[in-house]
Amino acid sequence: MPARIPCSAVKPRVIVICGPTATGKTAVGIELAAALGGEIISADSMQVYRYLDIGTAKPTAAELAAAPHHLIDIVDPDEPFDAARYAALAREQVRAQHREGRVPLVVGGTGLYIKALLHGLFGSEAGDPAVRRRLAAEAAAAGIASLHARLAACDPQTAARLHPNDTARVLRALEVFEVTGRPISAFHRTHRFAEDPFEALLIGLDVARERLYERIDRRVEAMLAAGFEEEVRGLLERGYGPELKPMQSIGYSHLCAMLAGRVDREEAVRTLKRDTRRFAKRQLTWFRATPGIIWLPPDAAGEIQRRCRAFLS
RNA sequence: GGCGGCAUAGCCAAGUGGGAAGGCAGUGGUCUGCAAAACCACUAUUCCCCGGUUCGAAUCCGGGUGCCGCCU
Repeated sequence: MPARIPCSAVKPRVIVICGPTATGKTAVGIELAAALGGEIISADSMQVYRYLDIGTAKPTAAELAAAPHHLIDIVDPDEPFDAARYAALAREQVRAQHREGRVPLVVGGTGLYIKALLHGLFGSEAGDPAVRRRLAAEAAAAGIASLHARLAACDPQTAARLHPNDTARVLRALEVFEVTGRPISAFHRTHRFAEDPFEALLIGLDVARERLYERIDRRVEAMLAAGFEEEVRGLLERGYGPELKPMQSIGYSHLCAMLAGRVDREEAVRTLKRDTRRFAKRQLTWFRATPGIIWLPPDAAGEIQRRCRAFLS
């Protein structure tokens, strides 16, 4: 007689649909949600913001109606949001769906968010916006080199690992040290992304580079035709300025520059397309390095469903 | 047909006798609380072709080919 595994010991199963931008993740997710009886948990660092719709390629009203979506439109553009908060919310959502017998479908292209959801981040209290602001001001005044030197004194291991120009990470490492009194390398050593609360099937949508770039160019044109510029103007009029994080993202920053008269339309569109292509390339680099991803073409609906069903049974 | 100019990476382009600048585009990578962010690295065994001069030629000379302009 095989021993029965108690329900509480079974890890919730999660299906993740990832890959670079413009590969058709949204459509695949909706299809799967219908086929498998699941709900979509977005893994997109920009679609969490309200009012940023066209430029983030947020699912349309029709798409949102076709399947339940979570973690879209959950914060205002001027609210802070980060990977830790995402992971907490997304885990909650996965567990809720698991309890109710639905299939959690994580769909999105933000690699760090997916990693944080699946494997956690170290120390939930290791951060302080005030310290962060002060360090950023110091870096702006004294130069990042001096802060890198300071890091070398308190955390030589991390200083050696980080390039002196990598302002964001040098600041973060110093912030952690100031707030906790421990070097970030010590946290990394004990954490190591060892959390593993879910059983995950990772499917990456694979589109040939050349075709992907064509799709990106076409999608940018479509966004502009759909009123992207109006959307950005509206955000600015509402008081959401170009200094906000989401307004510095791809597309929003380009159109802000154009509306401010710093670049002409042609240049804005050219760099917007280019920077989207570069973004897709970086996503590809991230996901290529993620172990366990099964790469399938987005139009292989049958094969994708087969894999999911096999995973769930 | 004649005269002149130009041929250097996917594109633009500097270089006029001795290590092939730079920009754009592209490629690979890093990533533990801003990640659509931030950061790093790479990208012409060779300068249109053939021959010559020279210790040495992208650079000078001759011929060829192609493109552009002007003239008849």
